[in-house]
Amino acid sequence: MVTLKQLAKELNVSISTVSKALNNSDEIGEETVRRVKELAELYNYKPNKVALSLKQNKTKTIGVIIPNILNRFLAKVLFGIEREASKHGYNIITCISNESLDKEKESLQLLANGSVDGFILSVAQESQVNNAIEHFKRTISQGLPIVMFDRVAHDVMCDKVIVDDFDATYNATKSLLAEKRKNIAFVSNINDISVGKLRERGYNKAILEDAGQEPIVLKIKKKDDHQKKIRSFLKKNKTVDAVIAAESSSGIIALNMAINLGRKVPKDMSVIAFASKSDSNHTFPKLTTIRQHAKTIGANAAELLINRIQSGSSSNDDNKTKIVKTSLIKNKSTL
Amino acid sequence: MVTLKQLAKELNVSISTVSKALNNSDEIGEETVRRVKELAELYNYKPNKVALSLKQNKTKTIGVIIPNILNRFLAKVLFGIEREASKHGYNIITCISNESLDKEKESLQLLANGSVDGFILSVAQESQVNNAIEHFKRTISQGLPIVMFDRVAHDVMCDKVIVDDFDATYNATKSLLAEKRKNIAFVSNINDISVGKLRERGYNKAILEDAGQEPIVLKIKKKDDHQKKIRSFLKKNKTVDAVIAAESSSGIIALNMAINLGRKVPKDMSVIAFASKSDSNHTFPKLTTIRQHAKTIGANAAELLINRIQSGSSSNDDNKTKIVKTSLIKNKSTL
DNA sequence: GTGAAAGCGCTAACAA
DNA sequence: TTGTTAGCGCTTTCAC
Repeated sequence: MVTLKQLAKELNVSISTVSKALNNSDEIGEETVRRVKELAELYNYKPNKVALSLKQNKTKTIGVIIPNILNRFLAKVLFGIEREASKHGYNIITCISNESLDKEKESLQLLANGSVDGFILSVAQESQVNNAIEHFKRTISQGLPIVMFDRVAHDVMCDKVIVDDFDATYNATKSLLAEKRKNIAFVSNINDISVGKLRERGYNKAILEDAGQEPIVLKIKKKDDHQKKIRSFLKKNKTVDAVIAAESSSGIIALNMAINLGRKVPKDMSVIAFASKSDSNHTFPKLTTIRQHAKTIGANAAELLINRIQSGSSSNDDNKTKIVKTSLIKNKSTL
Repeated sequence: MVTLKQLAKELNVSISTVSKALNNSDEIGEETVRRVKELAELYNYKPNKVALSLKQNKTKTIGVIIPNILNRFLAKVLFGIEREASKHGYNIITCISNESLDKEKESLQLLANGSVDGFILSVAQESQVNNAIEHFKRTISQGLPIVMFDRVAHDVMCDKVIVDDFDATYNATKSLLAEKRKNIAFVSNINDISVGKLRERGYNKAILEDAGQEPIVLKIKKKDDHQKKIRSFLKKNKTVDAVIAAESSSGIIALNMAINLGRKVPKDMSVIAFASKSDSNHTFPKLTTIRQHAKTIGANAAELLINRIQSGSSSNDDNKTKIVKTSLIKNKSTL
């Protein structure tokens, strides 16, 4: 890489002259500016990012810590973050916590040494289960702002971007009730994380309070055989005429399994799931989905963080929580 | 963030003493080392990464440029890269080219200013279509090593990690021929990228040369309605008794659509697709898949790059190409 | 055993 | 208009 020093030497001027010329300072004579720029162009000079970061004490880099890159929703949020960040001239360093508290802590520690200007993260499952929040607080008190999305730690004071999980399942359930469904089941693979709980509560409210029915809930554990669990559930509960799934897998499997068991979708049974557009294109009939607008969530998180970085306050009293509303997209798996 | 300077001041010693003490230099007295370490611990001192990078002229950071984070295969490779990199103390900066040549160029340019020590990338579709490789060559000649995976540019001299695409479809087709399938179709959504072409050739070889049959090929374009295309294809070609899909979407849709059209899978029709484990769990019957071992690909790419970074040669004559063999995982969508 | 000084590449206040 | 200097945080050589 060419440096200012080399350019200066070749041009027989001082380093600062070169620097100023390249930064269009009006201190420098027109002719000099031209000569400098020409040579810089020729050598494809690019200011060294590391030196700039050191000098200016900011890196224009965001640390992103996500629990699982194979989760489509999280991958999509990452996409949204990357796009928004890159629009503002920020790079992102991605760490994957793998739902582990230790890895989350470690990533936070490792990047809180001047590598990044702030963090965007979704809390790892293990951290949520253990209610571990000290590492977040420590990072913030070190002067590095955090923006949390989706799975957030409520007791940490920072900006947040969340989804209206409760309302989403509440409304979806209401919509199934309006179809005259009598036995609406709730199926979930994410019982122990915050959003999973909220989704169940939304369903419960509609079923218990609004319809006065008994909830029918199937909770699947990570180690269970997903297909078998749902198959036996559907076989046992023959009267179930609608399924709301807390994540895409449960919804897709429920739909396909119902068809395999000879039920007609949506005639005999409706299915709604938190899922993406491509998921709904992968089933037949196309899955009715609750869309979370993952890219928007990512973009919002990036925007909040960049604002906070540029305002220079890693935390204060006016922490914003942005709610990105879900949309219920009716396809062919509901009436 | 605490700096050496602050520690030095507080301890009434010089900066270099503190530095040496923390780096366990045997120049420094035991007692001093103890005192220094204690205070560093207390203040949670971490050496500033940016200053280190500047000093040592290496960042311990890898630039990863992937065409599409929503592609499960690519996301999984990213996962593999991250894990391997982090094992070696490297961070990754992720850029998403979105299949665009310009974004790919830009990301390369933007990070080739000292931000990273090297690149891992999969070539964007647009770059492949236009056979654009100059930007890669320029980066390498700047001293930054590149490792390409999956979609590689053969004319660029660098390390590569690829899949045995040709053999994969060749073997899969042979396996279907062994099932006595008479009309095996090839369905693809990725005709214009290198791996898509290789996959078609493997199929063609088995069909034409080994079985002496006529290829039956359905090529789907990005703008097509995926479901409709496959539906009408299956309706028109009633004799098709097996499908090989070049990517997961086509396979999943073919399977579900066949069932919807009243065919039995695998009795009337077999389906094999390049897809992941979770994809095969989302269909019923479970999809027989060609697994690409994405995580291994990522880990290999990271390993190659880190080796090259540490050997200090951005390119030379002994460029390695590693082939990660696919596996044909037989599930319930084949006989 | 400890410290002073130089230097990584850059910017900016100040001097000329 | 141009150059000198200091300094961002760190390591390392060389003096003491």
